[in-house]
Amino acid sequence: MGKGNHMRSVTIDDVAKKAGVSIKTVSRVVNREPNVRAATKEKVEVAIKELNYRPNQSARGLAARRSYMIGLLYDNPSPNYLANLQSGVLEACHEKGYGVALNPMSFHDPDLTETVVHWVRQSFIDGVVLTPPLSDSIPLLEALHAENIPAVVVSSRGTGDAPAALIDEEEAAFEMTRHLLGEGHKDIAFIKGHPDHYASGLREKGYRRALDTAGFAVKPHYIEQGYFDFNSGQEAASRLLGLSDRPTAIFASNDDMAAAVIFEAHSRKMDVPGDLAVAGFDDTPLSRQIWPGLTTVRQPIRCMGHQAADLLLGAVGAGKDEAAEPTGLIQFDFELMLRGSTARVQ
Amino acid sequence: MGKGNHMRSVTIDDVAKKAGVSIKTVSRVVNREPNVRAATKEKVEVAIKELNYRPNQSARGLAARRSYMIGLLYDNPSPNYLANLQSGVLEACHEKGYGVALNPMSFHDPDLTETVVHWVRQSFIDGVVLTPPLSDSIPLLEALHAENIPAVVVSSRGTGDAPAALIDEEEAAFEMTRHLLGEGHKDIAFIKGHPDHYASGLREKGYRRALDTAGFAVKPHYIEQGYFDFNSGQEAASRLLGLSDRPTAIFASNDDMAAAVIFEAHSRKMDVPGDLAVAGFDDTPLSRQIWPGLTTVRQPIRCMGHQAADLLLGAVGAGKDEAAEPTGLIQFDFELMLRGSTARVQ
DNA sequence: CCGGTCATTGACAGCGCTGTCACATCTTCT
DNA sequence: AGAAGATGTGACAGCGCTGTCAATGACCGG
Repeated sequence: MGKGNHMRSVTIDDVAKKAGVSIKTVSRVVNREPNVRAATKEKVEVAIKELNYRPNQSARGLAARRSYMIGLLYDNPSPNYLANLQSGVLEACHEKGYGVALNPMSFHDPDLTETVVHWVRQSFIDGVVLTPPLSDSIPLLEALHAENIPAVVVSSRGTGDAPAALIDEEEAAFEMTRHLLGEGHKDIAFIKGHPDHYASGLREKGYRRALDTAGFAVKPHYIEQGYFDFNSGQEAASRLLGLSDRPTAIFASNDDMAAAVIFEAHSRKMDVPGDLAVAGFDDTPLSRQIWPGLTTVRQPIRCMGHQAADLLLGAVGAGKDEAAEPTGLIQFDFELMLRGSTARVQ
Repeated sequence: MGKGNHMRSVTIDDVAKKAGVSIKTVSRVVNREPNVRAATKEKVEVAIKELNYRPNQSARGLAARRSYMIGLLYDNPSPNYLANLQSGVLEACHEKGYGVALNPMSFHDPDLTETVVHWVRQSFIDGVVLTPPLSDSIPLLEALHAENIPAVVVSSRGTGDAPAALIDEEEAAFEMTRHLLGEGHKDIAFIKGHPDHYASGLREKGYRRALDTAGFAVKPHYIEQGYFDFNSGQEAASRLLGLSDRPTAIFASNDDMAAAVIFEAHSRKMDVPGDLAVAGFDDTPLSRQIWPGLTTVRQPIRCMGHQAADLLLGAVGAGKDEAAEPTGLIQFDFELMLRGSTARVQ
């Protein structure tokens, strides 16, 4: 077993014969190369359709010395985040006939850079999409750049080293904080995100700026470290809610931690939002599945994944012309999703 | 850009030269073929290590007419479920140097079968892992079998057509229902899973059998249809909680729907578990992130994914000997995770 | 109407690897 | 000791496609 497949599938030769041209011309049409007369192109396309021809990726890869695959590198962000992003990337790649190779890895791998570069070289991956926190590693980005490996990053900072699909994290956090202030909260605590993630700093900055702008002092003991996971969120919440001057609102740097805050509040028999307002970040499905619904910042993760992949494919597929240097940053709009967890209590 | 990569990477010839053997022998070692003297093998392995040689997948694929990739087919199960499964599959494949091609598709695609077969043939995918509900499509399984495409299924029924990694769904549902009964509940409602999923029927069967065994009649109006998603769960819950003889416990066929039940109960100002006990199925992260913690059935999804991939790789990799016909079913143990949502109220 | 230019097409040589098959080298048995 | 396997190894022909480069045809100005 495992062999089977004796039926010789249609090859470029079959198409060439049927269309009455050389295989090279078929190749040109398939690869959208210029300099093919419209009539010829037409003939070839018809033959392709009739034969239901699809080029053999292995052969293409071997001859062209590329894999027609891009890599998606990640270090276990939340499953929800990843799933969304992944589906966006898949979609974009699917449209252009590219494949996606997943590669989970550890941000703290001491020779992360070497691992990645080696992997890319070996598998002839044509380019990589980096997600936080990998996308925040300057050494990694520089290495990829130096090695001439196309890369795009999602979220994270926009360094010049790679094009990026992102939202204005700071502004989003600013707006969310401002919303909380607008609801009458004066004592707003903040749970920071994982320090490995560049975005964490931006979100904190937005929070601080909003308080500043409103003329409130930022109380240091209202700022707790979190790590983007449920447990760290719960621990941070536990400390904050144990305070004698307990805050009336907590803004957590992502939804998982915000859910943990609600969990912790409930286990202390507190009412949300009555005794405590809670806000999160990301708008993962989780935010709609807990009670009360979680107020959060929506970022169009799926679109960002799609766009990032498109950027990469542009850089890679346009291939021939060095012209196709990826175009800088693409900034997406965020949106405040107001749900029960911050509702004003009548 | 996108070309770069001028550095000729090490090829099988380099290794052959260095080890002083023919490339064919290197090929034999790399592919673990028999009939290579230990000493020769040793020499080759040393050379491989020193040169840090990794075979070019495209060339391998082209020559051997296979892709060294397996496909993971799915139709949007919950992100959590999928993410776990995926990481198990990835892990197994990574260990054996295989790649994974993801392929989301629609169960209701009228020519699902043809789509899949064509995809496999074109991309030279060596075999496929099917997840529910795709794994429940008899026509699909038969077609794959007929086409001689190795396949394994996860969860779902164990037909003879493909080996499977699964748990005893019925028994699990039986146990959970029995637990609820043991807690003193007599009025236990049930929210069915998506009818496309074979497992849905099994879970319902377990629920019914437990009631039977305990000598309780199954009340038809206590059984609601759900579709494994949050919304359908909420609608079902809404109907059940609107009943004049409202149940004291609801067993939902998966965690998403169970979370929806809790959500709905809360929005009706009911207490969980005081006024209503709730149980789910799957033990996704969600079950720990909502308040109160959700009592649910844990199935080792990640392990199942790993195992399924191993089965498949066995069927594929052993390749040469027809001997390696995949070995039937592998049944995993489930576990009842008792959390707050069904806690006995003192 | 001719040489020069450019758009269009095809012939051909691999890309790096595996399958086939022939050959070389051991075992084992009579 | 010699024949009949069993075992180990290499030469070689592609796998299906793309890059290179040369050949062809189309079109321009003078």
